[in-house]
Amino acid sequence: MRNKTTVSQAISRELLKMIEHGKFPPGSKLPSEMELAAHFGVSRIPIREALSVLRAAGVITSRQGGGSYVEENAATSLLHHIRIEQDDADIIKHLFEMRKILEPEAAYLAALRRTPEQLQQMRNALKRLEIECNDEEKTGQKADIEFHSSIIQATQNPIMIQMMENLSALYERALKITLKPNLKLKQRRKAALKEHRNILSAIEMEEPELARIQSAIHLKNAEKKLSLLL
Amino acid sequence: MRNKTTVSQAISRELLKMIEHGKFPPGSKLPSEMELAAHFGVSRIPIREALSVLRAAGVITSRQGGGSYVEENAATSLLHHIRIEQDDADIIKHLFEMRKILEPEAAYLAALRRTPEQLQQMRNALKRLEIECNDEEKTGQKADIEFHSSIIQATQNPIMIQMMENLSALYERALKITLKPNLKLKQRRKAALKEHRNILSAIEMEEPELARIQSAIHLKNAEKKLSLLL
DNA sequence: ATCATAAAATTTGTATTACAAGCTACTATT
DNA sequence: AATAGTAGCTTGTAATACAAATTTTATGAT
Repeated sequence: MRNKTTVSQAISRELLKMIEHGKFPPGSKLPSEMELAAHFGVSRIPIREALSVLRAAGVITSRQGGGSYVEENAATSLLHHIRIEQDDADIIKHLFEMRKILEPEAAYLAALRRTPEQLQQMRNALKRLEIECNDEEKTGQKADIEFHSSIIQATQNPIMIQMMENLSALYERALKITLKPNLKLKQRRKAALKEHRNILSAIEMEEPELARIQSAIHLKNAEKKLSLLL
Repeated sequence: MRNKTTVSQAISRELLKMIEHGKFPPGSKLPSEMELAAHFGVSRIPIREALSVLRAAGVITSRQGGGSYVEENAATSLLHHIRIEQDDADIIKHLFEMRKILEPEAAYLAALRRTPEQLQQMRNALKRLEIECNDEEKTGQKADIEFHSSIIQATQNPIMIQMMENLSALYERALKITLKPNLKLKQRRKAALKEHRNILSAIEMEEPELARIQSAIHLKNAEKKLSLLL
């Protein structure tokens, strides 16, 4: 089932290694595609696909007719992204630590900047959360995600939005992997709901500091529950 | 000087947008390269280059003969599709806002967890910063980056490290694009150096709260300077 | 000799055709 | 009906060609 690595992928990694190793220092010009093709003993196609990856990652830039150049500050982020192997309980703690840092600040910003529409979105999500809370069948997880997501959106900061989106996705995936089919989350649901209401009302009242504190409290309690499950 | 976007880059963005929009839900199979080529009215080459970017970003996987499929967890790439267009001076403010949130917390964690080696790394970076500060030629930017980076490393949190790495890369690139060269950053260098020393000494003394405060002060002052340049 | 301009040579971007390697689905044989 | 085999897609790579943009060289004027 393993994905065999293709020539273009191998070349992409190889070129990146060369760049990181200083073989092509920042600002320098790469050999032409023809030269690279000759050097690796392949056609231009795998070379171009490898270069397009490095280009998308911000490692190089290319100008038609001009050649490809190594960026001054090569952000190699694309290639070594965080992968969650099997049950790594440590990673969950690290992910949660980032949530504890980011979410209270997001609540703070949301209290400052939320539009009426975004406020309504939070109210709707909370309402659904209340309904599902009483339903033994539903987990309410989706509404929960939506509530938190609407707060993030209200920060109006695209970087925050992007970071939290990725962080949440990683967190949920990590939880799903490590926590087997699960366990009653019910006993804390009522309490969590109240915490959510507190956050929302702080945002409604446009009280950023309070929103930050309420969010921090919520996360602190969630962490307690989490530590029991690990 | 403006980098004209190529067909393959446009298609890469377009496909990503379609995937994010749910046109191709997670787990689903993409049309074949021939079909995509016909749909976009281009040859296979730009299609393949676009797909290779999405593949490298972890958005899709491809098997020879089998086709390309949307990954289940398509959001694992941290921050990638944030494009810095030139007229976005706003993005710098958003990026800086995230720095103000993350860096003081990183300093806090670093004060708790730094190893002796990491402490030494910070001292070395600071020393180089002091030397370059007196040299009119050097900008000291590299040492500055190294100092901050070593603090991030000391948090021992891989998620934090990854996020800050991406954030810094974006920030530097954005600065370089919007702020044309030049501009003397010198007048604040002495003051900034002192702030750096304060952060380091708090981390040395293992006083997390103090480290957080010192980092926040440093960023607050840096923000003042930044707002003058925008 | 120097500088401006035009032509030539490179180099990236895309198209076309071709084929190998691997996967899918259908068919035929039992 | 189950299984093996085959035909047909689909991705991966090659080779060639040409357009578009850039860099280098050559040319010409002053």
